[in-house]
Amino acid sequence: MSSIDVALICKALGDSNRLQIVQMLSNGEKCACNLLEKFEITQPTLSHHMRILCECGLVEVRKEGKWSHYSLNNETLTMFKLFVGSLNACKDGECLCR
Amino acid sequence: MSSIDVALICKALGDSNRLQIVQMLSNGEKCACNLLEKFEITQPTLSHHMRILCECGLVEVRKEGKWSHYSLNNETLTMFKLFVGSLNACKDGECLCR
DNA sequence: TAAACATATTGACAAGTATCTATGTATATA
DNA sequence: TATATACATAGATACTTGTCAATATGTTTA
Repeated sequence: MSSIDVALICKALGDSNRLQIVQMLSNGEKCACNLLEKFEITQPTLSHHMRILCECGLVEVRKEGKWSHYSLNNETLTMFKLFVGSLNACKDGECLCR
Repeated sequence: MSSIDVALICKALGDSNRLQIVQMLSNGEKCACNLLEKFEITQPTLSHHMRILCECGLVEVRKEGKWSHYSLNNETLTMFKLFVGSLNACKDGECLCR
């Protein structure tokens, strides 16, 4: 329903820590403390990265008590996949795709 | 053959000018002067953006006389699509994908 | 209620970036 | 050969960003 800003998503994925976070979330929901122990960054830095991932719509948070559980947003991810999938590198007359 | 740096590609696509350039190249090869007239940026700035797009492997250049013709690199784009396509937002037990 | 825990916010700072003007280089044309 | 054209490079600058230490907020537990 909400329109997505592809450049904002790409910018969010343009940091290698955030890209790794997204790959981890691709395997399922993770809580912040779980993510934190996988990276050599401080807790405020992780919080900063999670905010950027949430603000572009790619990640959503489920709060449960004092824990924050993060996961990928299916709708945003689907639209992002559609955008990337629509890009085409085939030159006229030499397309190998079909 | 060459391995790609997904974060570097995403960073390159994280600028809205460069994202638009890539969309234009998705419709086929364009020369720099052709691209330049579509944006409100100076020629050195365009040159800077094209360099970043080339350095991440997403764009390649074909020089012909005094013209530079830019196009998307099929191999890099294909690998990038595979990466993005492999991301999964489905939660355990509530996956709607299959 | 006090202490411990999980996470967010604030403020600072070094590093990176997008942009410009000025200039250089290479090619085509008069 | 001189001039015009297409693009790249260098240097400067304002802005953004990734990171941390310090602190705040909210929740659970003793």
